[in-house]
Amino acid sequence: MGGLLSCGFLTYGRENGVSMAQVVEQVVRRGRKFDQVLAGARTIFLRDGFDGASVDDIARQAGVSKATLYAYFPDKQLLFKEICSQECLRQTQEVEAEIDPAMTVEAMLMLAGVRIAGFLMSDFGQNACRLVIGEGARFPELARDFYRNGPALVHDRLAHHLHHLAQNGQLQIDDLDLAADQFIQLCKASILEKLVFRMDHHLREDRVRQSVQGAVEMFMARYGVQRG
Amino acid sequence: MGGLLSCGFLTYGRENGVSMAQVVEQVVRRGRKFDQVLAGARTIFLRDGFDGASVDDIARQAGVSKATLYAYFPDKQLLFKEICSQECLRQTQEVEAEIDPAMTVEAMLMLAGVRIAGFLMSDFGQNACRLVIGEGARFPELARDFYRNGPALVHDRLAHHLHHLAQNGQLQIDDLDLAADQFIQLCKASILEKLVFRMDHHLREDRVRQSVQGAVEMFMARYGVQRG
DNA sequence: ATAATAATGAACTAAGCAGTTCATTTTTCG
DNA sequence: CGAAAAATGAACTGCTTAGTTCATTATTAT
Repeated sequence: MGGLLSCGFLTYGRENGVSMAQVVEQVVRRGRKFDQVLAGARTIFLRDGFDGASVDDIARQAGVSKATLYAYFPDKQLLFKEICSQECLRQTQEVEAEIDPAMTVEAMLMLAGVRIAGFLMSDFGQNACRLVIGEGARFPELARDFYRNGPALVHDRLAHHLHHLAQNGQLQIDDLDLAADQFIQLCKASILEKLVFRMDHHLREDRVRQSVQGAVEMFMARYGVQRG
Repeated sequence: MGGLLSCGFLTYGRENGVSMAQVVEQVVRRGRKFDQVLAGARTIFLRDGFDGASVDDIARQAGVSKATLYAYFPDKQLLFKEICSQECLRQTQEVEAEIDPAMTVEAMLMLAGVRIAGFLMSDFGQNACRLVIGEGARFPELARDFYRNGPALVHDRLAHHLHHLAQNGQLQIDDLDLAADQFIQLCKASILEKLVFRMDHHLREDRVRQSVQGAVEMFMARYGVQRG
C-alpha cells in the first residue's frame, strides 16, 4: 500500500473500445464476469463507501463468487480505485458535448450551468462526491485524480471559452480563472450544501433552473460589456 | 441505533457555563477525565473519521483507559455524536461576532466573506466538513444538525442583513435567499474544491482575499444601486 | 468429444475491533 | 488517616471482515 498507481488509471483487462480489441484479440480478458464485478462494486461502494462496503456484499451484488472477484482484483483497495477511476471518466464524458460557437454568451453560460448543476443533482454525482470527499483521507491521490478529471477539467474548458469571448469583445474579464470559478460556484448556489448535507434529496427542478438563471444574470452584470 | 438523539445536542455531564454549575453543584461530573476523553475523541475522529477511529486509539490519545472512556460514554456512536454536536456549536461561535450596522455595504460583505472563507481554510473546518459529509450516510440526522447550525445559520444571518440593506435602499434585491447563497458561494470560489479534494492543503492568504474581494465586486455589480 | 479455462461455494485463517469484567491502584475529601 | 469514588490495565468475549484454498461444476474452443 503506497506508491503503486499513484497516478493514471487502471485498465485491468477490459478493452475500452473496438480498435483495441481488434489489435490484440483476447489478451487480458481472463473471464466473462469482469463487468459484473465492476457493476456490483460500483453500486455497493457508491452506496456504502469504502469501509461500509464488504467484499461479500459486493460479490453478492455482482452475482459472482468471492473467489472469482479475487481472481480479478487482488485486493479491495485496487477494486475501489478502479471504480473511482471509472467514475472520473464518466464524469468527464458527462460534460463533454461541444459548445456551439454561434451561441450567444447567455445561451452558452446557461447550457454550461445547467450541465454543472445537473451533475450535482444526479444520484450518481452526489454519491461520487460524497464518496471521494469522505474517503479522501485514506486515498489522497484518488481525490486528486477525481478533482483533475472532473471539476478542474470543467473549469479549464469554461475558462477557455471565456477567453475567446473576452477576445471577441463580448466580455470584459481580467482574471479568467477567477471568473470561471465564480460562475461555477454561482451555479451551485442554493443547491450544493443542501445536497451534500442531505437536506433535500431531490430539489425541485425549477429551483435549479432559477439558480443557474441567477448565475448567468450575475455573471453578465459583472463581466458583460453592455453598460446601462 | 435509530431514533435516539434524533435532534438536539447531548449535554453529557459537563457544565457548559458557570450558572449551571452554581445551580446544581456536582451533579453529573462523575470524573475528572471527561474533558480529556472529549479532546482525544475530537482529535482522532477528525483525523480518521468514524470507522477509521478505533476506541483504543481514542483512549490512548486521550491518555485514559478504555474502561474510563466507557464509563462516560456507553458506546462509540454516542461519543461520536457528542463530538459532532460540539463542533457544530464551535462553528456557530466562529461566525458569531456581531456586525456593526454603521459599516458600508462593501465593508460588511468583506467582513462576512473573510469569515466564511476563513472557516473553510482552517484545518478544523476542513476536517469537520469532510467528516460530516463522509459519515452523512450513517448519521443523516447529524449531517442535518451540522448544516442547520452551520451553513444554514450563516445564510439566515446574511439574508437578514441584506434585507435591511435593501430596505435602506443601499441594495436592490428581489430574491434574498438566492442573493445570500450567491454571495456565500462566491466567497468559496477558487478555494472550495481545491481544499475538499486535497489539492493545496494551505492556500495562500492573498488568494483567499482575492476570492472574497472578487465576490464583493461581483455582488455589488449585480445588486448595487449605483448604476454607471 | 475433450481438454483447457473460468467460475463456484463453502469452509477456513487471521486479524481487528467494540464492548465487558475485575482485581488493583490512585485520587479525593471529610 | 481512612473510606468512598474514580481510574487503571490487562485479559477476555464475540463478532465482522479481508483474503485463501480447493474440490467440484460450468463454459468455451478446437
